[in-house]
Formats: sequence, C-alpha cells, structure tokens
Amino acid sequence: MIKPRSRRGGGRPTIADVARKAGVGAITVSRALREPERVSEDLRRQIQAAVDELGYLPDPNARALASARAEVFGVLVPSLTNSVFAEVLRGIYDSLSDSSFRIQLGNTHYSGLEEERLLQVFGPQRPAALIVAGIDQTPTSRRLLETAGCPVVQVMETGPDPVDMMVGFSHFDGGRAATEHMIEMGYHRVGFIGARMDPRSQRRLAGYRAAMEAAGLFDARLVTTTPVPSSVTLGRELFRDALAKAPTLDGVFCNNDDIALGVLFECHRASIAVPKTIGITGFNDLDMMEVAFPSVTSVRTPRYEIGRRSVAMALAAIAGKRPQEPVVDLGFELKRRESTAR
Amino acid sequence: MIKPRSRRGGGRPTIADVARKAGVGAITVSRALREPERVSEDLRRQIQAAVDELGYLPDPNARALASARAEVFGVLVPSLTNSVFAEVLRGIYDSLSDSSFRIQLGNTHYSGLEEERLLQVFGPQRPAALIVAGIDQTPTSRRLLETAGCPVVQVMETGPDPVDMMVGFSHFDGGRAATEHMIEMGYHRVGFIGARMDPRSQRRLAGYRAAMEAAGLFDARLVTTTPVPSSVTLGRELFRDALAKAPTLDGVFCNNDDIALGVLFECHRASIAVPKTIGITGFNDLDMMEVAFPSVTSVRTPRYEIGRRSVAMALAAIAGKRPQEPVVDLGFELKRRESTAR
DNA sequence: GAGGTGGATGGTAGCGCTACCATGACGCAG
DNA sequence: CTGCGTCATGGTAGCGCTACCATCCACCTC
Repeated sequence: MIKPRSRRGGGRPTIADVARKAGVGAITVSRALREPERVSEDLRRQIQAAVDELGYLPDPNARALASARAEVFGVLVPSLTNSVFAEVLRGIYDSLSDSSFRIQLGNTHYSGLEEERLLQVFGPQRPAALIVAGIDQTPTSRRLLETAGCPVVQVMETGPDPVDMMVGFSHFDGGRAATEHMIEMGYHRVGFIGARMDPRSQRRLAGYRAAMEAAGLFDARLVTTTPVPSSVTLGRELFRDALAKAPTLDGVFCNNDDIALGVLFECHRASIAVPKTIGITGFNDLDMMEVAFPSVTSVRTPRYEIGRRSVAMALAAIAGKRPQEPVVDLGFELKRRESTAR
Repeated sequence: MIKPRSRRGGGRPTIADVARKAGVGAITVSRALREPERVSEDLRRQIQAAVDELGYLPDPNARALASARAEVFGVLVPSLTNSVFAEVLRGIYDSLSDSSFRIQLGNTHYSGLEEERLLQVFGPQRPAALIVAGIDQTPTSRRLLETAGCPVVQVMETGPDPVDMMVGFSHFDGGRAATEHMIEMGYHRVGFIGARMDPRSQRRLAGYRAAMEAAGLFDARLVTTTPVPSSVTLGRELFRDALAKAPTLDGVFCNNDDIALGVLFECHRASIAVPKTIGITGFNDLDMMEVAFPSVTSVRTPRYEIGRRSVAMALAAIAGKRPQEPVVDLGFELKRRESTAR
C-alpha cells in the first residue's frame, strides 16, 4: 500500500518517518541528531540505523523556522573579484566546511547603501552569525548589526568601538611602515598612488602621510588618487599621471599590489630602472609579488587567517564562550624585496 | 496593553500583524506581496501602507517551508581565489542582486567527493536553482543534480549530454587556437605548461596536442604538467623544468595566465628575450595581461558573461520559459599581443 | 518506605508562511 | 430570472521541525 504523501513534500523522509522506524518519539530523533549526549547509546544507535536506512536529511528550512535560527553565516564583502576578499572568504569557507553552517554571500560593491539593503535582507533569516568587511558602517547598518541578535564580526581592520567583535590589522600602521621603509632606503620623493580609496585605503594614505610628515618630506603633489576601481591597467595610468605631476618622484607606495604591478610594468616599458630610479612598494603581498622581476616589496596582510579567525570567534560566541578580548589585531609584515633595495 | 508575543519570535511583525492592520486576511497579504496583480489595487495600497508602517519583512524560512521552495541559488565552484571563478560568481551575483534570490556558496576544492557532499547538503533545502562549474560530475553528483527538482546550469564548459542546461565554451578549441597561433607566428618547439590539470586544463592540453600533431610538431617532452594548484610562483618553476627537459623550446602555451606570468617573470630574470627567444601565450586573459611588458597573448574567456547568462537561463526556467537551446556556447577570443609577435 | 532528585523520553503546540479549497459577488448567456 | 463561469478574498490545514513542559523510572536520602 502506498503511504499517502502530502501534496507538497517531495516524498523525502521526515523526522516522523525516522521516529516510526526507530520506534521512538520524533523529538528523540531530533535530540539524537543535535545533542547526541542527551540520548542513551541504545536509542542513538537505533536512530542512526533508521536515519541511514531511510537516507534522512533534516530540512534546514523547517529547522530554521522552528528554532528561530538558521544555520547560516551571512558574509558581506565589498568585492568578489578583489583577491583580498576572495582569500578572506576562502578562510571563512574552510573553517566552516566541516560544520553544518551554510554561507550566504553578499556583495556590497563598496556601497554603504547596498550594505544596508543586504543587512535588511539577511536579518529576517536570523543568521547564526554575520561577518562584515570593514568598520565604517553607516548608522543604519550599525543599528541593523546591533539588533541582529547574533554574533557579528567586523573583519579586515581593527578600530575602537566594535559592534561586537573584530579581526584585522591597522591599515594606518601598514601604510606608515611601508613608507618609513622607503624613506629608510633612501627614497625621499615617495609618492602615494591609490585607486578606489575606500576607507581602508584612506587609512593607508594617512599612514603614508604621517611617515612623510615625520620625516619632513610630505608634499601634496606626491599624492595621486582616484575613486575608480583598482586594476593593473589603472596602476600604469596613475603612475604616468604621478610622474607628470612630480617629475622628481623617486619611489611610490601603492595602495595595493595591482597598482604596484601596473607601476612595475610601466617602468619596464619606459625603461625606468627599478629600484634604482624608482622604488616600488605594494600592499597585501599577493603571491606574484615575490616572483615578479624585480621582486616587489609589499605589506603582507593575513587575509586567509582573518577569515579563519573570524569564524572561530563567531563559533565560540555561538557556543556561549565569547572571547575575552573582542578585538583581535593579527598584524602585518613588511616584506622587503628587490623593488626597494637601492 | 501589551500584545502577548510568543516565546520564540523576536518580536518582528508577522504577516498576521500586517493583515490585522490592513483589515484583510493573511493570505491576501501574502498574495499582494507575491502576485500583486491578483489583488485589487485598493487592497494592495492598504496592504503596502501597513507593510511600510510596520516594517514588515517576510520570513524566508517560513516561506521556504510552506512553499517547499527556498529562494536560494546554490552555486558550486572549485575555487574561491581563482579569479576565473570569482568573476563567474560576480556575474551570478550581479544578475541576482535585484531579485529576492539569495546565493549560497559551495567550494568543491576541485574534488568530486566534496561536490557530492555539497549537493547532499544543498538538496534538502530545495534551492530554486543550482549552478555548478564543470561538466565532469561523478555519477552520484549527476544523479543528485537530476533529482534536485530545480533548474541546473553547468557552467564554464560546453559538452554533450547536459544535466539540464549549460553555458560555457570549448576549452579544447581554445587550446587549439592558441597553439595554432603560436605555430603560425613561427614557433615550432612550443611547450605546454599546466598546473592543477583539472578536466578543463586537460581539454586545453588536448587542443594543444591536436594542433601540434596536425602540424607534425608534437613531442611529449614539450609537455610539462603537475597536479599542484596553479600559481605565478609555480609558473616560474615549471618553466625552468620545461627548459631543462627541452632546451630547444621556443615558446610556451600556458594552462592559464598565472603560469604565463610566472614564465614571463622568469624570462626577465634570466634575460631570455620575449617574444624573440621564447613566445608566451596564456589562457583567460586577465586584466593584467594587456598591461604586462611585453603584453601577453592570451585566450579571452567570457567569465562574467557566463555567470550572467547562467542566471538568466535559470530564471527563465523557473518562470517556465525554458530556452530552446539548453547548451549555450559563448566562445572565446584569441588576443594577439607582443609576447608572440616575433 | 515516603519523598526527593536527576536523567531519559515523549506529547503538544506552535514557528510564519502558503497550498488548497471554499465563499460570495458580479456579470452574462439563455 | 435562473444557472454558471469568473474574479477577488478568506478560512483551514498543514509544511517539518523544535521549545516547552510533563511524565516516568531508577536511584538515592533520611
């Protein structure tokens, strides 16, 4: 006889089917799956056998509705193609892959408004945690995060006044360290070249400025920025602009490695000697910077580790074990290479 | 008097609250939101007012449970940091951002087993559509896709026998076109350098081989591959290996642009003239290939467009308007540049 | 031996929404 | 004027799960 299946269910086994087969109550099956230690070993085995035989998989939607909590991490990044965020995402992903949490992705396109919209969309779903890039949320976004009712980790940067938790490093210090290094290596007309100029880039610029001013070398004409999205192509163009504006330029600290690579290629093309005539420093230290010719000095940032750490903190908070220190600074490392070895 | 709120609900307004405020039945609210044309304009306005006033947002979990369909696109890619897939993902994301569909991400790490596991996890959720990279699913994965009960789009490649729909291009043809170009430009000892060697890379290699054989130039010693994940660093190392193995090498067709860049940098470092002594062709045509010095010939692949198209096809299928032709070949374009201009 | 305690198990009542099936009003053909 | 489709609206009954509370059964304490 055919079991009368309801109109909607696709015929998948439900928790009631498992319970029937195992000869226990549905709630015991639910517990055996979620808190095995609260069920006697005997029943646990019986239930597991029934689960295996039926190929039962719990319906995450029903679970989310009943428990008012979805097993979902909402992740908001400003860009999917910027390899910096791709690596953060990879770190998040890898740390979550052997849990039952799913990842729901949001791309803010560097827009505060878009971030607000996405938080509005993510909220009603009651995610288990939210991981958002950056610390410069709009007041609305901040309120949405505060009232989300789940752990929130702001990543990529550290700063005062976290919504909940933070993992990152100081972009200001990174920019300053890179610039100080160049000054130390004998570059005195060091330019800053930056694209996109999101808040993190702004802080790298501030670090650059602080270092230059401390050395009495700051000159506004050395700074070349644009709100246009960053690319290697753009790096080349900005470098040309920078040279036109400040012909005595003897080095550049670039916003990021894409820009630095563009500068490097343009130097090759224009037969400008690196590091002799122009020194180059990048930011992030992508894989290729070490291989480039000449190899390019860059500020190594712990992107993958930021992803992993953010998940670890969120999971701890979910488990009720909030970390003592809600703000974690993972630092950075200046990689000195040929492009600044004058 | 305080309305008695249940233990679980976080106090968010529900559809019943909206219905009460608008003086209609809950089901009418539901309809007004999902199929506005089926509700009279009068009520529609009233309901909208109530929604706005209460700040009502439907609970996606309840919706998914009741309708046995989640507004989620499951997306499976083999890597998050490979910029090729990042761009596909961006295309998918951009095409979905003004719909109410959410994106749930899966990273298969180029593993068929992992892909199976992820499909198992995605299935019970009843996603609205699945987009998976590649056409070489395991039999188990294939069955999971066929029984998913939603549109499925295989992306990045075209081939016979789609599970449902496909968007991509021929990697074999791409590899062949690149190789033929090099032969035409006078390179006769053209090597193949490949890392990772996933199925798509294998087909590029097959295309290379076909072109070399057709010209009577194939020599197994010209082929250098490794299962190790691709990187610029690895490109340099593989190129060294290739040169050691075949000192008369006069050109290389690289598996992808990262490898090509590694080769280019190594040529600079070892003072090997490009394109005179060694010609270089890459694959994918990342932004930087045009800017590199010398600029690098590459096969431009429509990655972003693949993402967009896959979503368009899936949305059409959801709306019941399946495309006539389930397999879409978006082609590729060989970009001839300085690195092969002998 | 009465009463207490704690651990294992189960029943019931939702979670917030939508599928399904009325219901009632209206227009129109006969 | 009757009968019947058509359209807008609503009521009811779940979707598959879990929170909450009750129950039951050792096992103990005094």
